[in-house]
Amino acid sequence: MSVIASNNQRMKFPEVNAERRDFLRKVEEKWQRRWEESGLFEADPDPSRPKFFVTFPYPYINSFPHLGTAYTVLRVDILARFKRMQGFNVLFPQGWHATGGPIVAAALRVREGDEKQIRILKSIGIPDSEIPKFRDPEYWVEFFRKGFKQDFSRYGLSIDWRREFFTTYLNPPYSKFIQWQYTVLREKGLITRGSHPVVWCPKEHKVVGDHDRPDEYAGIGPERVVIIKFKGEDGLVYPCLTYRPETVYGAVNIWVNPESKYLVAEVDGEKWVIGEYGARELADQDHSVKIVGEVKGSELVGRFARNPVTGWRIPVLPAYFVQADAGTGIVMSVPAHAPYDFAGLEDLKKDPYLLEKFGLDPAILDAVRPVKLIDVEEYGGLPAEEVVRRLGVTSQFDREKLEEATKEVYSKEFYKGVLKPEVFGERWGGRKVFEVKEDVVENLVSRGIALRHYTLPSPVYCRCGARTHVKLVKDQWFLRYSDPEWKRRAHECIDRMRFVPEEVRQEFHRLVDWYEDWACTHERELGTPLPWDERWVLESLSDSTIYMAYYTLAKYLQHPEKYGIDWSKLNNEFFDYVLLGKGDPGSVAERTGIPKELLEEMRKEFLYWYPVDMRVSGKDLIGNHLVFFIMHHVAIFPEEHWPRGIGVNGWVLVAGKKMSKSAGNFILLREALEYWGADATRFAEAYAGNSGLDDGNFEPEVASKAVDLLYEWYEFAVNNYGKGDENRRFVDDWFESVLYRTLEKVTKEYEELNTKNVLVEGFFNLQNAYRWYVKRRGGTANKEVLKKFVEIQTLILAPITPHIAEEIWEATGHKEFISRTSWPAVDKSKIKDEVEKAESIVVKLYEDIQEVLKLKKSGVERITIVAPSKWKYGFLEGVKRRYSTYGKLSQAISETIKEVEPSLKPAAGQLASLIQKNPEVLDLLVSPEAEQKALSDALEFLKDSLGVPVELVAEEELRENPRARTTLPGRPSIILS
RNA sequence: GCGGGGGUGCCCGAGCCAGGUUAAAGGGGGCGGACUCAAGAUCCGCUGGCGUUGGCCUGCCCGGGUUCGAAUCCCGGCCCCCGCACCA
Repeated sequence: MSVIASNNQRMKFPEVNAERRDFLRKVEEKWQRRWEESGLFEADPDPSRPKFFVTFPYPYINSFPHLGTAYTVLRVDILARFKRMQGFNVLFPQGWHATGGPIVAAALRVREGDEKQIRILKSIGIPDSEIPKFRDPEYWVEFFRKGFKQDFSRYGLSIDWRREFFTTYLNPPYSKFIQWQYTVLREKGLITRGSHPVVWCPKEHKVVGDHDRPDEYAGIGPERVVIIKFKGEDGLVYPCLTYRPETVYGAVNIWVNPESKYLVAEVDGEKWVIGEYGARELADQDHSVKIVGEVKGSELVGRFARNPVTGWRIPVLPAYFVQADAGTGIVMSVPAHAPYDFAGLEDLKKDPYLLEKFGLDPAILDAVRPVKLIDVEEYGGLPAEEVVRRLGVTSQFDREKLEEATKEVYSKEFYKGVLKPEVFGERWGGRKVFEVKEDVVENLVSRGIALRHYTLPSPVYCRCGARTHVKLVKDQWFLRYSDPEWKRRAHECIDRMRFVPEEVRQEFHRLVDWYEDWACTHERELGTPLPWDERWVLESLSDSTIYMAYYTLAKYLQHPEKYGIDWSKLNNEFFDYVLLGKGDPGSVAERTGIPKELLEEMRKEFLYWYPVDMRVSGKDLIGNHLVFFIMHHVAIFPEEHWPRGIGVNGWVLVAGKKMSKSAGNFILLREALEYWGADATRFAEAYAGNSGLDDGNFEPEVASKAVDLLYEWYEFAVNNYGKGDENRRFVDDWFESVLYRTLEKVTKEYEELNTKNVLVEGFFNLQNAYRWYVKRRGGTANKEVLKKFVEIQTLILAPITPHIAEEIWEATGHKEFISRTSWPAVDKSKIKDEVEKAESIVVKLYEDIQEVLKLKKSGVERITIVAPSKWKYGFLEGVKRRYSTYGKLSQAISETIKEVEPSLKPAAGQLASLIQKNPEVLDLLVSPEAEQKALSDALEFLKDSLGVPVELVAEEELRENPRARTTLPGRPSIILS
């Protein structure tokens, strides 16, 4: 069992044969060492060979890789190994991603002694004594970088480690590369500035990222809302904050919290009543706010204001669910559609004292009646009322249920709700909420009734203790993804690329269209500073776009000890030259101190490897990283360097469920490697699924089983290679045909990265075919055929289970690494349709005899198989030919009968009805010689396996037997006696 | 709601685009047998129902349709998963 301790109960792995597993692991270590020693996967430019450049998106290194990471990266490795065997010069590099907030946030939590964070670290096997080191973000990067590399190596990935690197300023040459990229983008006018909402700490005057706040506030960000201004009869503006501005048409009162304090403030020249929080937030979102006084909520109750769109005179009423310190502190009441509002009104109706205590006459409610604005099929009456009653909401204080109710009504109405024409008129009536919402807002804003605003959906506190709010920062940098010309080039690139599976191509087109400008910088996260404005750091997705180009240079840049490159001298001219071919290498050499020859070598290296041939990724990156990958390539590089292919796969489920710690099926790669070893884990991962958006399924049973399967294959291969006899029989042709046909199929499946199909066709089915072959041959095999089988089977397995394949290859006397051995060519001359068909006649015959014998039960002494007369083959041939042209079987038969010589007509009539009863014989039709050969070759086998003597007799010799006359090509009669 | 992917036998899963060779590959699990002192491993068989000559019936989410023929094509419906953004 795993030595890794876990607080969560992990599933028990199915039992594995430890002896065999240990053998496999020893083999794995041996070959990993040899690969490394020989530099097998270190790929350098070689103009004499075609290149193939594959990449796996660098993982974020805040933990160890798990089976999900392992699933996708294995597909990259399988492709790399397959292509390598096909004769390509394959480059498979790997880097690590450290840019962004989570590592910084996690390190801070460790520093604060956050128990949850520490538990996470312990659960992945970090000893207590090591925990303090994780207070430092840099240690995380270093630690998990090593962990990833170790796991990937032990997994047997064929990576060129000389090109390894990690991101952020911690790696200066990479940082320079990123800065070069952004300089180029800026020069091309693809970077712009604008305002952008952020979570802001008013005390420390800084942006509050996830790492600046206690864990419970993580992930909460600014949300778009609208403030609608209701003019009070007291001359004040009542700013109602809402997520659903369209419902202002049904606002029948205003809510304030009578127990809270409000401010009177001059906002953009108008006098507003507003909560203190709202005033602060407004001031930070481009509004002038001057506080001029204070007012108690209770004083506001009973006043009147005008609904700005309907003109209704509506009262200000007390509600306790309103929070003065959130939003503006004032909300409009739409009791037909908002459960809180409905519940608030109900409370007032039920208990007149709630109004009386503010000196109000409960009759004030008479005019406050819900107005229905939106139709949704599910709700016949008032949606808010129905949901409130169904969920059993008791009062406005029943928060939990009201939240649920609000969520339900909101989402149903937003997506399915249709605006009532009698309220919304021609412009919006009859249309769906989500379609017109923006237009409604636009309209309200342009009429000066409303303003756009950002706020937080719930309070967020900064680490320093201060309450945060949303501020609009003005100098945020954006990538201009909305640029039509940029999009056009991206579409062009997508049109030319290869996608596996093909379905995702359209998805990329759609995504490119949908993208708007992207805020590409953050403050105080790990990353690379913006070159022209260094207080900003490039955000994580934005710095991971064209780094595959960096792999071609990393060999030089990451190894100053070997090439003597001075990082501090790297500049934009350097990258301009090596990546874009701009400028003069001589002057670049002077400026950077890099010899001209070396610069030219680097330029050549880039030109040799680029573009990326295939980037394989999980489907989770389709909507973000992979789009960026395309966008930035088309922006920066000439067309010949645009990406050539993207392969996508689903998640991997473990034992049929999404991997999660609570489900107990969260498995780290290192745990799997320890328990099953690399090859068996790889086998099970490859068997988990094919290309496509469907999720794969890693079954632990398969991994355990794979240990046996691989071990047995090793034993078989080693013990049987070179064994066998010299006899050449019909079944030998058959098995050879199957062998090469399988190879042909498998080659196609590898091209499409359908790894599961590879194993089904290329391993399980082939193994079963071999079993049949041996059985058919009475327990023997032909020496040459057996040799070919061992070789091809091992070669087929090599990309998936390379270690054991190497071991077998060596043990069977091959000198070269199997990893470097040519993928076998399909010998088409060996693929014989007729032979395979003839053998399937035997298979079918065998099964049929068994079935008949089972039913017969009583003693059978002899089985006679009736070989059909020759003319029947000719007849079937005629029928088959005509059937394929006419498409009608009956017509094909009657036409054929006409041609039969008169003496055979009666027999032909009987034959015709047999064909109609058994049309499958048309597909099994082979020449009489082939069928004869197959059947006579099978006699011995039939006799042995059925335990009854079997003879093959020509139809002509059994004229008196009615059953003999019904014998058909492809379906010889069986006579039991 | 929009966009994408799905729903296949005890479980997983191929097939579907290009309809027939499909009672439906392959794997897992289960059951039985051989071997063994025994367990494991391995090998063989069974794993929808009925049937004493290779057959019949039922069957691929549900309901219709096209066709000589549908798991596959068309129409309608139900259900599940993923994405809908400032970020790994």
